[in-house]
Amino acid sequence: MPQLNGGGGDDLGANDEMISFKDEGEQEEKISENVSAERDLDDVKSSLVNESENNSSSSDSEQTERRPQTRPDSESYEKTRDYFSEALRRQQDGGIFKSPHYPSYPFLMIPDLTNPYLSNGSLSPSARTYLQMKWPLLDVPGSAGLKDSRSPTPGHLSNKVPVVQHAHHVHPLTPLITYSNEHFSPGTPPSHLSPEILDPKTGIPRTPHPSELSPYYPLSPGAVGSIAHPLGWLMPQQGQPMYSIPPGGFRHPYPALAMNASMSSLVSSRFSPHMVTPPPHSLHQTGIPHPAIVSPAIKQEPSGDNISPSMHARKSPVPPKKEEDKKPHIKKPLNAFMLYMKEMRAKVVAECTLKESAAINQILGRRWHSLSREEQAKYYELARKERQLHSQLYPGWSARDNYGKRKKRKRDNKPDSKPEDFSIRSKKQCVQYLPSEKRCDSPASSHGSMLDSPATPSAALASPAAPAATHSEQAQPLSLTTKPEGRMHHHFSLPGKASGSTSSSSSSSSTSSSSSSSSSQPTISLPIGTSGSQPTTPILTRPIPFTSLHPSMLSPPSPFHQAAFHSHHALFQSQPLSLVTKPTE
DNA sequence: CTCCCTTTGAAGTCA
DNA sequence: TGACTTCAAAGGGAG
Repeated sequence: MPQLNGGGGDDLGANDEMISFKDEGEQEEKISENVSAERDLDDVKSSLVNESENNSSSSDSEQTERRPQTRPDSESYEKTRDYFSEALRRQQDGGIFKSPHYPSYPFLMIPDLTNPYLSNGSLSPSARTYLQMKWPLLDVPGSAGLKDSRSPTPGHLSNKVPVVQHAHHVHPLTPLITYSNEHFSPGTPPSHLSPEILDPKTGIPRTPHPSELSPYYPLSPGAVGSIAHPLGWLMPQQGQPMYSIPPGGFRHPYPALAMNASMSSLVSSRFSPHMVTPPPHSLHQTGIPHPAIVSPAIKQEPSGDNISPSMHARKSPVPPKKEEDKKPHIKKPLNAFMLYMKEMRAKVVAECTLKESAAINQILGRRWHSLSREEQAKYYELARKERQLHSQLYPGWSARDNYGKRKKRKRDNKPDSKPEDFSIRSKKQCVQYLPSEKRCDSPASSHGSMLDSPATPSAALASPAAPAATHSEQAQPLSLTTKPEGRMHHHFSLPGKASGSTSSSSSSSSTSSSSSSSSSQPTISLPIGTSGSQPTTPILTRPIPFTSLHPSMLSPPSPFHQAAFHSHHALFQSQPLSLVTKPTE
């Protein structure tokens, strides 16, 4: 994260955080009800977080690095597997691993061991498992622990275990917390790994360049010879388990976050994630589909024939004619926000009774904006690396490839759209899951993008304060808009690279009555969402039980973010807020 | 069962 | 080049 201008350019902090909130009144009251109830929990969270943070800070990178490079053989694998299985069992039994309402850290996020990009990877909440782990416990060979009892012979992955080894030892947030070039710097190669990796195909030694690789794709296909699937670190090495893991089993939704950084960084540094051009068919040399690869069949038949031929020689040949149809679906790499969502969703969900993703996402969106630049930068960096790795894994892949894969999504109700358009779809209009006063998307949202989302993060972050665009953004009062029709996302949301012209125009028209009152208020460094000014004619066709929301949900997670907030306190100040209603069209 | 909703960001398309 | 569209995750809600 060279771009992170450490400390500098604080003025670029998320200005959207500087929302002048007004008493929410009723909702506030209701929320308060939960406050007391969760206060204790917060304390616990706090302590836990602190502890975890300490652990992560002190032991994450170092400890993991110091960790003996056990090279599990079949035997050790079995042992470790059992060990981990036991851990899992306990967790499932609600034993020591029973996680609190609030998944404090450290916890092992093992929602889905399957490919993060696997469409079927999504699990029902019940299936998602967040293991709260003790560090010692974490020190288990990854694949082993992840393996299901039904897992094929250990020997199969014996040589791959190392890859997975530390994958999940790390603090889930470690990646984000400790994410830095350090991890990727071509430092001391793993003792068990030669600095050079022999290309399985050519046998030519290659010098790894970890710095380029994303933790999410720690393993290089080229290294597959000894390593395995990039996700091997977190998922069963055998293709079978990978897709046949029962919903309740170990599955990893998002390796990167769950297994995280330290691990990812660890892996990348240890395994020299040197990337090689993946096979044309998008399968790793191991035959295991990359996480980003989703076979259409997978969705329906998770355990089926997705398995690579190499893994299952007996696998029945796919009819050539179907080749086209069965073309694996390579998912897009997750962007920074998606990564953030992946990680924080569980927390948000844990903090409230809300289950609707739409509502959760709104909260997450707010929190995203509340993140400090550095924090966001971490995610941007992660996303960047992932994209990089993704591109390396799938050189020929294009986002366009996925176009049309899904059902045609609803079209935004553009201002100019004909009235009929609305009726065409029974889509709910102007749905606001959060009180509109809590909505502050747009311009503000763009701010975050400015951080690093740009292809050249370094540029954006290197001189955060410098960019004219940034300044304009900063100048941009936070606009709180109502959602007159459909999605306004594209209307106001500035792409990361946006020049800000759009926002400027819209912001200039900040005229809503409520906005005036809000804007007039002195800037309050208040966590977003803790309260809000009443917006103009909030449209809430599908109200969310806000009573279930805890203030902390809308504000940066206190424990976790506290540190960040503390250090970046300055970031959250001085941005005048003005509420802007979207001009009627 | 399928799509919608919601969020941000990246990347694609189109004018 | 800018504006717009699509998709990525997620899961409850709705048809």
